[in-house]
Amino acid sequence: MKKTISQATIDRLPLYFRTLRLAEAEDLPIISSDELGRRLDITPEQIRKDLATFGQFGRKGIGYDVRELKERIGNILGLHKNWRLAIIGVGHLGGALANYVNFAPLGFSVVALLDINEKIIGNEVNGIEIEDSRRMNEVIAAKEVDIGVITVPAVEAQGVADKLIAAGVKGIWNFAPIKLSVPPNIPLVNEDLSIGLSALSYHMTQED
Amino acid sequence: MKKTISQATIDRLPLYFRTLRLAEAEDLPIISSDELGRRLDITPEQIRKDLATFGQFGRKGIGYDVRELKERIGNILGLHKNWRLAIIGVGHLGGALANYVNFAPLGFSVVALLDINEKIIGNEVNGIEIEDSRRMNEVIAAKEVDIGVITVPAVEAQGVADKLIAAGVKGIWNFAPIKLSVPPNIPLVNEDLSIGLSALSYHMTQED
DNA sequence: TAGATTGTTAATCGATTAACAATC
DNA sequence: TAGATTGTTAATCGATTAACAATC
Repeated sequence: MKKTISQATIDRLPLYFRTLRLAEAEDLPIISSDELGRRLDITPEQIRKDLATFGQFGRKGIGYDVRELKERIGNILGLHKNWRLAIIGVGHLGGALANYVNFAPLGFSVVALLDINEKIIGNEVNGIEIEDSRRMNEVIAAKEVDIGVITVPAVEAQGVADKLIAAGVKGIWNFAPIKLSVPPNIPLVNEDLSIGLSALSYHMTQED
Repeated sequence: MKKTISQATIDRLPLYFRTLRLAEAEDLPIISSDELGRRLDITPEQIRKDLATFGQFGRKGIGYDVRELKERIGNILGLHKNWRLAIIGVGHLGGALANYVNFAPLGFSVVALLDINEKIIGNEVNGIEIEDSRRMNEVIAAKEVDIGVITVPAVEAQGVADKLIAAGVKGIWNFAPIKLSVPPNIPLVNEDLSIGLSALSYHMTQED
């Protein structure tokens, strides 16, 4: 009976959330779909349609309570849950993510770093010790990790995914440029940098 | 008269390209839409439809010549052009991108690093000297930069974008979590990490 | 009351999927 | 020839846009 929510809608909710957070910081009490749309280059109709998927949030003739709408979108996205992340593969990208400051306001904390390279095991990054990825099970359990972040080379990514799932993570955020196979009950999001960059190249090529 | 190509199609082309590159490395001479689809979890019909947008690439009853199709998709995407990148903001993320090894096979080279922090100006990252972002115009011109990569904090991103465009870059790859305004002839691609992570949180929340 | 703005239904648009003739 | 597979047209599905009644 639960209606399926489109991925396009889900992908816009974080934008609404962020803009509401900024509006809250400006002490703006109320915002209209018009103003929200103006700040994001999204039509107000689209915003109202997206929100309608989840219920009623505003007041006719008035607009949306900034604080309340932010709160409710945050709850829909599960941002109140304080998810715990482990980063597997502490190379340049993994290290950058371990230091990424934009996770905290969304309720994500990096609690573990794992790598297979013995030369860096024991080092600290942003105050977190790099542990041996051969101790995956133990670390994931002890640190109560919810989400595995894969930043290993593509050839190793599927193996890491399998081990993460066996160790009990509930979701995977994959930066390795490869298609991963995971069970249907484990949400997987791919962050493929080469898509965006190639799309940019495409548009620049057409522009010429 | 030129038909508009959907962004969804453009975003799949890099996946086809990558898979063809791997198939080429396996010395596979011919590939069917079926096999390509199997490797990417995309239906063969979708692949044939995407390719049909750009012309005819295969042979009926046979399949696609791996090398040729790879070449032609690369040309459509503009990956043969050897784009030159400048990274603005050499923090953790900018530094990771300066070291990112997956750019080279796609025809992108990082040729300049710029930062405003005098403490790191003059340092080298991956063999590239960090230069003063106040010398933007000069550096962009001298290094013949095509693409500006924005990895500065959100509040500075619009100013950096404006300066990059004034300096003559032809496209912008933005990692700052903010909506940028750019002229319509400057392609802009946003890489917003919080969208993917929030979407993962959403799906994990529904899974419970 | 008049003006503003939501929530929702209907219309349109676009993308995906299905089907199949063409042909290697 | 029979089997395989593309390229393309038609059907379906889903998302966006438009319109407007409800109401603050």
